[in-house]
Amino acid sequence: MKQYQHPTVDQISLTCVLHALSDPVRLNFVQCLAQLTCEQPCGAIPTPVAKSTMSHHLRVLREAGIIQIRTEGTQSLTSLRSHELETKFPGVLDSVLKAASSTSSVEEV
Amino acid sequence: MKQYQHPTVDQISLTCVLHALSDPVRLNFVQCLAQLTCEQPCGAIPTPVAKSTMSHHLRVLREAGIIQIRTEGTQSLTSLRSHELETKFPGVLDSVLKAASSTSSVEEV
DNA sequence: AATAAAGTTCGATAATCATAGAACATTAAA
DNA sequence: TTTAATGTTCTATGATTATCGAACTTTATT
Repeated sequence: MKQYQHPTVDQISLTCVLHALSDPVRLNFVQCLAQLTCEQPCGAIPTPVAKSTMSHHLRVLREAGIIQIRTEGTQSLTSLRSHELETKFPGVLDSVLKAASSTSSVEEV
Repeated sequence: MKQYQHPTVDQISLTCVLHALSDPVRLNFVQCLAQLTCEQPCGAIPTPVAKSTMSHHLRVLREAGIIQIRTEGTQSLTSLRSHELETKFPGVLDSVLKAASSTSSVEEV
């Protein structure tokens, strides 16, 4: 469907990552993604916002280096760049996800 | 000089914490604070912005529950709420600070 | 070939935010 | 009692951002 640009590990910036994770809709999406542990079409994760808004959020997450998106048919499959993030910023994504689980249920955004 | 309102541990929100840390000026300030390990007057930490802007940033950090501010004479002494944050969101502040140190020098904001 | 499915992009809008200067408040020092 | 030091608050401004609907693109299905 489309070619996506992803930052290399070198290009990933901490403040961009933190900013991307600081939005409730995006954090919730990332949380869902982490629990599903395999590539997911964007549509598989329920979100409280319009399709175009979600497209924007996914772009922010992708450009921050948090998610990987690839296209397959009409779907775009999304996955977490957990390993790369762990290499670049050890413990950050992990602790944030644990913190997110501890405070909020995934369903309510 | 002034009475400050600080959120209780219960009131601290993950997205607010992440948002507060996602600004380079604020992250840098927090980084300095973490290295100094004792209460610091705001003026002791060099910042690239105007006094009123810094006051705004400190307010954001305080309202997010990241720093504690108390007044002594004309100075307001600032400290990290490391222990409380560690209790509420284990590993988050720590990993973010390590990540910050790994990518940027404290001096350049 | 026509239609459906899944997203993206564009344009618009309302909200939030980082910034700075000016005026102010409080405390300490001369 | 001035004056200096340290911050805060107010007001304004420009930038960024979250949101949505409409139009569009690409691929798959009928």
